[in-house]
Amino acid sequence: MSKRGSVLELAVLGLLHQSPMHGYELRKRLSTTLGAFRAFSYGSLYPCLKSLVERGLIVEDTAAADEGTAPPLTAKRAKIVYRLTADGKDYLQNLLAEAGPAAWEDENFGVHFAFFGQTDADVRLRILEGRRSRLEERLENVRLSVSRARERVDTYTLELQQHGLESVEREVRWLNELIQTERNSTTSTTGTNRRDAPSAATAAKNKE
Amino acid sequence: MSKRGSVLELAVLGLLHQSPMHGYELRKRLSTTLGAFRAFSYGSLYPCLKSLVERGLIVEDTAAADEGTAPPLTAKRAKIVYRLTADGKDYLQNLLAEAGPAAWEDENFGVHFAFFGQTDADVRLRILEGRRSRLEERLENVRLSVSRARERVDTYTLELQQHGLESVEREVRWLNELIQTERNSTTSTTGTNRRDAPSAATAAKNKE
DNA sequence: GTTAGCATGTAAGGAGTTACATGATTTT
DNA sequence: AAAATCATGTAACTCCTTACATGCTAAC
Repeated sequence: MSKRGSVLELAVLGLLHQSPMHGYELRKRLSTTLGAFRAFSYGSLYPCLKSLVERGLIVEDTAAADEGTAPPLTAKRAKIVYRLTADGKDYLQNLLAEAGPAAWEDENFGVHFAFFGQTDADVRLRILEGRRSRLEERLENVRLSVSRARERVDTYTLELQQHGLESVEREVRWLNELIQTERNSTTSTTGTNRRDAPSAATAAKNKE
Repeated sequence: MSKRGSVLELAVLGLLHQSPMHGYELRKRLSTTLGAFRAFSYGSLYPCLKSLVERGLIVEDTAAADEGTAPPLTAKRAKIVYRLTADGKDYLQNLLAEAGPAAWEDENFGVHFAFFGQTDADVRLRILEGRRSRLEERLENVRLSVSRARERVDTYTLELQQHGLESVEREVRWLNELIQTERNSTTSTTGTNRRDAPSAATAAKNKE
């Protein structure tokens, strides 16, 4: 139950599900797949792998998928290739089924999105809608405070707020397109037992 | 020397320089000025204030700038209004003079930008250019890996990379405009003792 | 034969969050 | 007088980074 839902774990499990890999390559893939969104250092990656092994979610697999570049006669310390266990796959599915705030907050959304290919269609939709309503909420707050503070702030602060606002608006438009696409492609497939297109924007927690 | 350059400290000092304030309001201002870029909780704000007081950079100022809403007869525990000391102002100037990577990395750039009004013109320019070249570097990496990985990745990963790419491109355009504006407005004012317009874009590859 | 990149790790700690705890003031 | 919001704080914890330490392997 330990609720260890760090982003890194999801990212590692997600990548390993696509194909077994060793740590070094894992890290490169993380950088490119997540692009500008997140980056991780070895100092967090290796301890994470260690912990996943201890919990039986992945295993070290010294007999790699390497095509016989050089048969290991001397059994020299090979690269450690990690592979998901059955438990690991289950656990990954649990993480990917998370459709609440934890999946659409800034730090997590990108990673969850990156593995949408392995995520159920209805979960995908709920995450996209959740993120959108989160952003719209933020938009409203900023707009309010901008109009309230008009004239009182210097140019740079205003410029920053303006740029932030436009960035968020842009992401909302992006989400709209994605949601549209998702809706269109799920109408025919009855694979996932969906009833209707529910509120989805309901659970926006208000903290401010 | 202690290199305590947390973003929060800069933000607090910067806001307090604009006008004395108590913690609660400070936090609200942080949320609105920084908008979508950063948000801080009380759990980090109050310890930060405490530390700043201990280091003599700010002082508690119980006689607030409140217009006589109610003269404090009973000396009841008033809001604690914080104000910059002379040392604090010096320190802030030091932080604002930082024009290296620390000022243009993702987590810091927004905050530094927000206080550009209190920053020297040449430092502003160097930060803007530093950030731009940082982003262009990132752009190149992502473009490379995208073209290398073509066909091998699923739609969502690609979509994410694409969106990230466009976001960064957009910020670069924004920076270009800002840099242009800065250059135009600094040519006449001899206020800050500037020698020449130095390399600045050293590490940046210009394609346009 | 030495630099550069691949590969794996650990120890210390920085920066901030969550959850809790408390009380004052204003609004209803 | 209850509820909301203003206001201040602390302890425990999470997640990740930096800096270090080590060795192998490919290229020049």
